[in-house]
Amino acid sequence: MQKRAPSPRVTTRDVAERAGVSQPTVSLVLSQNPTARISPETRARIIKAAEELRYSPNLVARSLVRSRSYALGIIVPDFRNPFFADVVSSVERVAAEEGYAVLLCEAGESSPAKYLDALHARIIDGVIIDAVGASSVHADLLDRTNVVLIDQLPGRWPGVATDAESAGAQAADHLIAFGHRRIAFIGPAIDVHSFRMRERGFWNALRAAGISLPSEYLVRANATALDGRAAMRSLFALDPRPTAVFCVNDVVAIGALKACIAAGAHVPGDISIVGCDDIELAQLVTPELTTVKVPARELGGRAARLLIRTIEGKAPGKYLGRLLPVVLVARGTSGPAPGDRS
Amino acid sequence: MQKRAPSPRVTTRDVAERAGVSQPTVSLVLSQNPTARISPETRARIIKAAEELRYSPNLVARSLVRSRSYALGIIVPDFRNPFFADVVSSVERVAAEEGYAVLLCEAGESSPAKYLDALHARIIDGVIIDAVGASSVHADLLDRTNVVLIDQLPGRWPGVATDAESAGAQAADHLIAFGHRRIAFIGPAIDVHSFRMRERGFWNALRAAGISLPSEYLVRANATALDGRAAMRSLFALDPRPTAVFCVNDVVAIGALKACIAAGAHVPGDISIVGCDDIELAQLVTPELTTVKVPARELGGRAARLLIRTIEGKAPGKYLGRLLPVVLVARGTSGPAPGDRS
DNA sequence: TTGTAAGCGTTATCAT
DNA sequence: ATGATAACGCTTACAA
Repeated sequence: MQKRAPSPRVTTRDVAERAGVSQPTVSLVLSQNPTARISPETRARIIKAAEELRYSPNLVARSLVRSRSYALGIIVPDFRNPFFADVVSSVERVAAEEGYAVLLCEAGESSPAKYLDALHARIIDGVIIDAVGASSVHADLLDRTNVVLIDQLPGRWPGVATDAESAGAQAADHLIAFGHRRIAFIGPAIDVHSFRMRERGFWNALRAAGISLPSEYLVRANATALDGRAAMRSLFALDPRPTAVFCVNDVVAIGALKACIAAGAHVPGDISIVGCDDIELAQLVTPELTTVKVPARELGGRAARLLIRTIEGKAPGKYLGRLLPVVLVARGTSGPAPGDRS
Repeated sequence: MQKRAPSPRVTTRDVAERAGVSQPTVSLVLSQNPTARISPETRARIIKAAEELRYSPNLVARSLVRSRSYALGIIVPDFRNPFFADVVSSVERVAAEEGYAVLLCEAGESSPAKYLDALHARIIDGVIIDAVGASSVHADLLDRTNVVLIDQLPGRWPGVATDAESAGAQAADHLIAFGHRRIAFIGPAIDVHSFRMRERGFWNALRAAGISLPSEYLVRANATALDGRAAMRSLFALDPRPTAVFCVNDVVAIGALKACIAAGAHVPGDISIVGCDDIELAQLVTPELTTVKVPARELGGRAARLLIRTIEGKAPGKYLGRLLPVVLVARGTSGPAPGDRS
């Protein structure tokens, strides 16, 4: 009783018929089940029949019976940001190697709850969540699936993260060492943990050096190049102007750099700029961007491997990796403070 | 007879029990089946029960019975190229709005056949393929699923594409109008249709202007910034040097620009550079990149909508949209040829 | 209007 | 070593 035209799809039943065995036997052979004790002859016959018919297993049917989809979800705020593109790319690579598909979710500024529901409905095996507002995710949504968080507040879920606080501190120390005393920060207001930590590390290092700053030196801007540019413009209106700026990531820093050049300010002569991430682009702008190198691909790769190990029961679910180290890379956008002799 | 611990997953059966109806009735109500003629009271009772139990449908089971996964595949060569990230982003957006998931496949230089098989096994509803080597895809792999090609040779599969030949021609005309006569091209050797067409349009326009060039002015390089930089360095070794370069895309152009600046060459005073795509970055380098604007997001959005319409039987399967127009945006990296008075 | 029954293509638990 | 048989959770005739 089929209402559709007979699908050209070959099933285990077709293979069984051709090989002259029962359907479950075909499954036993073709699903690589190690428990299978099948005589070499029948096994060969089945494999031959499968190849002749160009059999391809229906993963949906397998998923239904196994309650696993062999698929991973990855939720990021914005894949046009090269950093997230790197993370996603490495997740996809690891996943593909291990036989998992990757479902892409671009959550934007909004809550990922909608995506989590959709993934749950697809019996997703696990989800990687990178840099979404932590407060917006409800615990019960996360508890019903395997989750690995990237650059989030360490808590009850396993995660991988970079030493974001150190990133901010290194940026501050670098600028302080160049004699800067009027240092601004450009970063978003949203509650993304790694951004928060970069900011905190930065302020703490300044405070430790006895530097306190007017509140106008803290500029809130979305983590995009366009907003970075606008933020830098607003800093130019200040008196006294900062002599250096730390930007929450490279995209913002490149926007800020552009604003400086457009305004005729000399970088790093008049103003120094430090970014964070070390995206490929950092070395393609002129002058090349001084930034804190964050291992994006390793972050994604580790997250994917941790998640897959968790799914396959090979790792403690609550495992939390140590913070990945970050290191400042001094390039062309940072230099001595104007008038400083150090 | 369950071997696993009882899953906390709520099924239609649970809802049916709580609402005091049969399981199929629940399905009828909850799957929004328009054929359903259910009394308002039972309907309300079922919906209430579903909400109380926090029922979420199992899409895998639905997929099995419907032979549809409500998922799309997208195959791109390189997710880290901002152009493809844009395409993927817009595909994801449209797909999410229409209730489809997106499976990401980063094929690299290699053949997408492996990914096509994997997607087929997942009963994918359709696949979008952007700029993979057309020759490497076998017809029978594509014939068993819905396909929309982006920027590929028009043929038996529906697709959307930009007017790549015009892009090359506009770049050439722009440089010719500035008085350039020694014009180089940097582009990959691989068989990607839109790259080929950009190149062809470029050479044809030069020929039409009576300009012929030494073969060293054609430099083969992968479509990455790093390779663009290396390619430009090799052009510097030539005598006479070209006074202008057309790069197959912006990433290459930005690499080339970097090489010029590093070598102390003045852009556009000594050498003009024209890219193609108009990625966001084009306006963030200094000088800003002259390039041909290609509507990446529209390309992705159209492809996704065309594919979904095809899947849902609302469009002629062989529909081929007209070429999307492209337009050159003159910015800071192009100018009069050295010594030219035009 | 609603319940009954069949089946989607697998995997897994039994027998034999 | 292999074949019946029963799920997995849902959709969809068809019967009542």
